Amino acid sequence: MRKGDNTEHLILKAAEEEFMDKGFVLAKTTDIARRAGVTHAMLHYYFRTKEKLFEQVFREKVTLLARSLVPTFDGEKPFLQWVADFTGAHFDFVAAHPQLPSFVLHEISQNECWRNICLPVMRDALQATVRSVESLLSRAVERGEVTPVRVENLLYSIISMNIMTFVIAPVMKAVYGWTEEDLRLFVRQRRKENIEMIIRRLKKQA
Amino acid sequence: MRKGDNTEHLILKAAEEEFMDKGFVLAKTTDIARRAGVTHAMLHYYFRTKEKLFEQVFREKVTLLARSLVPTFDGEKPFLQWVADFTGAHFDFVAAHPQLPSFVLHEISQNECWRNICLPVMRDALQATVRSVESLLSRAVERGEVTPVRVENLLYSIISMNIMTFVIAPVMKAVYGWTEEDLRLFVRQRRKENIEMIIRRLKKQA
DNA sequence: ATTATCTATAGATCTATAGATAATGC
DNA sequence: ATTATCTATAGATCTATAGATAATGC
Repeated sequence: MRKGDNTEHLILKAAEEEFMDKGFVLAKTTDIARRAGVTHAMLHYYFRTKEKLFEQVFREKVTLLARSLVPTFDGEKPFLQWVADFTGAHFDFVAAHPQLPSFVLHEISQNECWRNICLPVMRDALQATVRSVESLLSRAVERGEVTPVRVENLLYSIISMNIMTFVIAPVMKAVYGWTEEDLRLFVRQRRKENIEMIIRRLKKQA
Repeated sequence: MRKGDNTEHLILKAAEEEFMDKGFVLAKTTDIARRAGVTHAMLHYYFRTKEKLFEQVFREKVTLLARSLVPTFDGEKPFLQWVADFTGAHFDFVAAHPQLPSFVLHEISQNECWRNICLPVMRDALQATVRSVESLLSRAVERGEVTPVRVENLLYSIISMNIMTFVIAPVMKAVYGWTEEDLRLFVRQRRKENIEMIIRRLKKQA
């Protein structure tokens, strides 16, 4: 038969969907096999256990999430402009992966094993980000461009408001019976508002 | 025997702990019975099914969460002062129930039945809040005390930052190996910062 | 007669594997 | 000889209930 590579890949993709949809506990290996269009035994042939299959998917998702915290630096913008761009870029990332943060946060809260996989990756990403933003920020403060603030606090605020937008959005959609268009409008509005909040936090006041 | 009322109450309290700890899916009726110190059959005698038992706990939690969104009005403060107090009060509520928002948000994301229980309650609370804050806000805008902003956006920002503080906190604790004291410091700092962010969003700028 | 409790177990659901079979590459 | 696949089923785990028994109130 020798269609091996293909089957393995099909299972992995199906697992990704199933795990993201339902989380580890509610996801069923039988359903993953069904989604992949292969027999259930194949899943265990290639990945041995549900846990090992999940781990592979989970590591990939954690890496993706961690990377989104690390900013890119292109040229020399004014600090306020850079923060606005970073906040917007992070927002767009979460918009493209709206389930990702809740998925990772929920799995690490329920299972020590997944926590141990996730935390070191997150720590490295966070530390790198804190360090690089810190130097930008302190120079901007020295130049008198912005008001002093702890880097960590600035980052938490950005991340919190962006992530929560996509936790709240489906709730609002259901509560008010929004259409997809209403939802898009809400998201666009929140993007602007989140950036506005961050900029106002940094601007010097009278 | 006739210790009836007591047993029922013991089961309910044990269920509350178990469900809050593990969520509906991972919670086991056998473990709830164990926690309550009664035989497993008792649980089904009093509540019939795991779902019905959960529903009772869940309704209570949803009501609690919904109430926290509705502000109280004491006397006539300046609007900025009122917003700062409301944000602080909401923060303190979430601090006293740190698992509550994630618990409710997660359950409604996984089960339509729980969603249908939760959403109407949330809608009523939210609508009442939006209406009452709206009138305060518009008057403050007219008096020139604050910059214009959509009430909904203001509320989402407050709720988002407060809730996320207690989602992020345990992650930070694990990532950096914080002590309980470190954690308390972080929480205190975030409380101040969240209020600061909201106030700066509202203050007029040069 | 009703309410509360216990023991034992049925029934459902999932994960995982054993064992047979077919295809492939050397 | 090895790799990939299938069918069938063992084994574990949980929810739920049947059926017996004991206590209580009228």
